[in-house]
Amino acid sequence: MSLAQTTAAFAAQTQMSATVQAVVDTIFGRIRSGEYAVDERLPSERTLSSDLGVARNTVREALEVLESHGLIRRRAGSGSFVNPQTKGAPQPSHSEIAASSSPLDLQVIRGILEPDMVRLAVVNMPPRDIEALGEILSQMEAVQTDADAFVRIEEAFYRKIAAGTGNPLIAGCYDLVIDACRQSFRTAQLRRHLTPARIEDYQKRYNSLFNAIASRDTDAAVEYIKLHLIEEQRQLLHEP
Amino acid sequence: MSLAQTTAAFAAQTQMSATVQAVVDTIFGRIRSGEYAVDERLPSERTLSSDLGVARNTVREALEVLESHGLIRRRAGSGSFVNPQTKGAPQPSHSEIAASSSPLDLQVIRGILEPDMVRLAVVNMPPRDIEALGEILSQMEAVQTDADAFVRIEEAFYRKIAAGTGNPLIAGCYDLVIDACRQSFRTAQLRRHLTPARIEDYQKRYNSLFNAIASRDTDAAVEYIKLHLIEEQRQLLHEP
DNA sequence: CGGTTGAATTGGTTCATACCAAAGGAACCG
DNA sequence: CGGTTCCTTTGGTATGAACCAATTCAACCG
Repeated sequence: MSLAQTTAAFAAQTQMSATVQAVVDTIFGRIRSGEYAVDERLPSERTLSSDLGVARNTVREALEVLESHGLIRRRAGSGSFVNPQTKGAPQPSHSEIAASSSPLDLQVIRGILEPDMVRLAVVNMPPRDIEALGEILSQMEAVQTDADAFVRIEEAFYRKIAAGTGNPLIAGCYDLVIDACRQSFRTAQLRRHLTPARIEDYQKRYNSLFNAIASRDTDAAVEYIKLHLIEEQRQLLHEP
Repeated sequence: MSLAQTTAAFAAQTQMSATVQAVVDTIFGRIRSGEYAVDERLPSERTLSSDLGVARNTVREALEVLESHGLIRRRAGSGSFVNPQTKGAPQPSHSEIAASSSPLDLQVIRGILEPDMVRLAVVNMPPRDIEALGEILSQMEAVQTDADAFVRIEEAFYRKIAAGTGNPLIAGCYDLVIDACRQSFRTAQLRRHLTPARIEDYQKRYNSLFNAIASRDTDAAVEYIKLHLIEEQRQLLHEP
């Protein structure tokens, strides 16, 4: 097919099959280059399908991506049209934000939020919540090989800490981060490298973090979370 | 098919075809009722397809919805599994978060986000966006008495900086902060005290901040935003 | 008993087709 | 000229089939 020569135009932060990605890139490139001008009707799905040599289903998947990003609008019976570039983002949804974030973006915001988040949690977390956090930690330490289970419990662990700050805004921001984490392709890859040894490593670190929180040792807790972040960044850089 | 009797179980926030919605509701109901227990493998897509009397593609669409909402996880070659229910609020909306945040919460998260946000914006903001930011500043400086207009433009100013980081997650988090800011009663009160003199004060500070950003002076920009934050906190404490 | 192999199962992707409903336009009629 | 009708085009939905890749697990072999 004639999709190969497209310059990677539309970053695919979400997992997307190569074929669909290629179609998205092709059409996005034609919009960007002005081949399809603003408010112009682009070729029908059936035409694109035969022109690009892919099935109409595939074309539709690509158009759905472009529509969800606000680049085109579609009207049954009429056609698909190029949208004028919107200036201000009209409140993108959680999943849209998460989908358009790179693993680096993720590490950056985590580096900003997590240290202060932990600091506030140490000070503000009620004893009952610390108990609950310990419960979660126990569940996490019971995991030995099941990477999926570990990641799920890890998520609950972080969420509990975020809630422990007592600041709904921080918890809300961190929800966004967790969503992005879940959708990150690269992060999914990292999970593949969650060997039992690595899981044990994580467990030790989270255990230290929990003990620091439980004993209200702010500085230690912040240090542990910073160390953990640095370690994760190292993995992100040094592994496949 | 046996999909009719499902009680509207799963709110369909996005547009979704009736058939897919019915399958989603059915499976969601079975999870909720415990028919599919936590961590249990639910029937294969092909089995569900024939049991529910719909095509496998349709089942897959439904499963994608459930997966995107975090209710199930899927692994190729293994199967689809029910996720443990996350206890906390099921993704509170922006406005809910904003409504339950105190002015102190607001200042805290701003203190965490804004310095690093400015730092990243100084480094990453493209010249074109800096130009646009200058345009916004000009509009802001044209205001003399209209407090409402000033606050609106101020919001655009911050939003532009957040976008300038190039990090959608930061921009997304900051959207949350701005929403909370808008709804904050106390902040609204403060606006009443936005006298012309005070507006001029703000304009000077934002002008300094902009110049620091435009000349790529990271340290100065961060200092200005910190000063600004401290000043706002002072007002919050010392005024009615 | 431990490791390997290979078939069967499962989700992931693409394709071809059919039919529906909305929109548009041309032909027609008043 | 205005409206109606009817056919065509377009996106929207659903189906069934085929193949791929990851996973599982039982049978097998050393």
